[in-house]
Amino acid sequence: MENKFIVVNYGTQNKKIAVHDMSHDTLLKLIKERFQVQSPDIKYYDQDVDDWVDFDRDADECIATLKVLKLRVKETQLLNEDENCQDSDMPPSPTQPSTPCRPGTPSINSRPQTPVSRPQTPVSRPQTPVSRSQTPISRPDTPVDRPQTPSSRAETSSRPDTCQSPGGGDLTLPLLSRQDTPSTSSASKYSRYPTSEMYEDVVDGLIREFPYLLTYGGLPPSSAREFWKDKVLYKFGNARKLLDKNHPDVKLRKKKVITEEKKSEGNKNNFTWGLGRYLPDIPDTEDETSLDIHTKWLQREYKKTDQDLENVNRKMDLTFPYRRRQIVEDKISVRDLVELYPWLTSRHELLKEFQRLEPNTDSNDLVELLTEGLQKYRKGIVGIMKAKKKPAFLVAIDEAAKHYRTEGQRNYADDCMALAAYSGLLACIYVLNLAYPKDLEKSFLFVQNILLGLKDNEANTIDKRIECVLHVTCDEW
DNA sequence: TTTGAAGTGTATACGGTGCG
DNA sequence: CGCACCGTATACACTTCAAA
Repeated sequence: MENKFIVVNYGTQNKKIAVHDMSHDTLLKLIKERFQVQSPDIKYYDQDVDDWVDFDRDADECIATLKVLKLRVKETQLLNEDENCQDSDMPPSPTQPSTPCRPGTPSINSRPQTPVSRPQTPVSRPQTPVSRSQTPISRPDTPVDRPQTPSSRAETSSRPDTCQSPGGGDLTLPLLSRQDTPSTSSASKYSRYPTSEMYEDVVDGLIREFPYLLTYGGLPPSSAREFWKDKVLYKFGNARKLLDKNHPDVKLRKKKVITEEKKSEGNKNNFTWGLGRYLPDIPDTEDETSLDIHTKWLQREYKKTDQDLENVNRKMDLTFPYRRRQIVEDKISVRDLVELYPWLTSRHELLKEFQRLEPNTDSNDLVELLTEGLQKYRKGIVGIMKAKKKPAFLVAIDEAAKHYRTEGQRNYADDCMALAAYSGLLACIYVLNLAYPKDLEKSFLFVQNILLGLKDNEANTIDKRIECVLHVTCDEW
């Protein structure tokens, strides 16, 4: 049989002992005999946590494969008589230096082992995620076997009766107690909404400080980490709910209570395509008569050779809310609309009208938005297209481009044509409230979301994979 | 073979609430 | 008061499958 060794530190003595069986019971017996200790407090060195961990039967799994095991032995008869939570080896929590067992704080070991009155819910939701406590988080290579939380406690008796530190105290989350909430000191380096990695970071810190957490409940270390991560998550969630409920970050994420009144308001001000003034109110200063006068004036002015553009803009502004009602609510035809407002046949005025819609973008200049978007993504898009079989229209464009003498000419011509045509087309769509053609819907959504940055309230978003590929290709070219 | 819709799974948020 | 749970919602990634 293969020889194994234990290296035992007891007071000033250090002994290396050969053993055949690396199990808790055997080693405990051996130590009691060799060192004449009645009630030894034994810790073993766990390389996973880089610290000393209490040596009990649960450690068998961790030490089974070791060839050399380091042990530290102390005579601690007094510890067992003392019901103090403080482990002699554990540094006191900074937030509860002298009262580790706060009377008002529930401890897991004080919870009843009988099922709570809440009925056992069978989790019948078809698609919604299952409760965390019932479904292990499936991380790769880390099979999780959590201890049963209260709702499922009735189903199992495997959970230990106590949640005690080796000294017999309660396990709470010492670093995150009320006096030290996420919004205050020790956790303040984390925002109110830590990422998964940050929660793991917190758990790692807790385990470093209190290694016994890793062996809690007889769980394998990876599961214990998941268990405590859950606890930290609860802690942060409850802290947000109780202490930070008035913080802007927390308020922002509050669930919106949609009343019937708000619903009807929402319908009234339909905020599609990210256009702030999709359906603005008609100003009090205007009525049907005045609007009619403005419209007639605009029609006359359009026919003149010497046009008063400043007043054209002013009157187009004034008639804008009325025009939007005609487009959105009265469903006026494009032909009738253009007859009423002939200025909308001008590309320049279409772009002006787009500005009146107040898009929720950095700039309200459609050409500028398109230019910036194309400059940013052109190389990536062209790169992707080159890798595929070229469609007929691209072949035609390539043929046309051969007539330009220099690269600069070609680029300039491409830009001018594309920008002029495309910005006009887009302005038409938004101004006339047209739906994207079904066949080109995804392409238009791409332009809307990626190139223009025009974010809808609706869920018309672009697949993240496309954005990812685009960023990667842009970086490559 | 490509594309897009629909379905599925995971993670994490919130509000409400029971319990000690 | 704080922990922990349930029910629900949302976002996102991934898979499956039918149609083009």
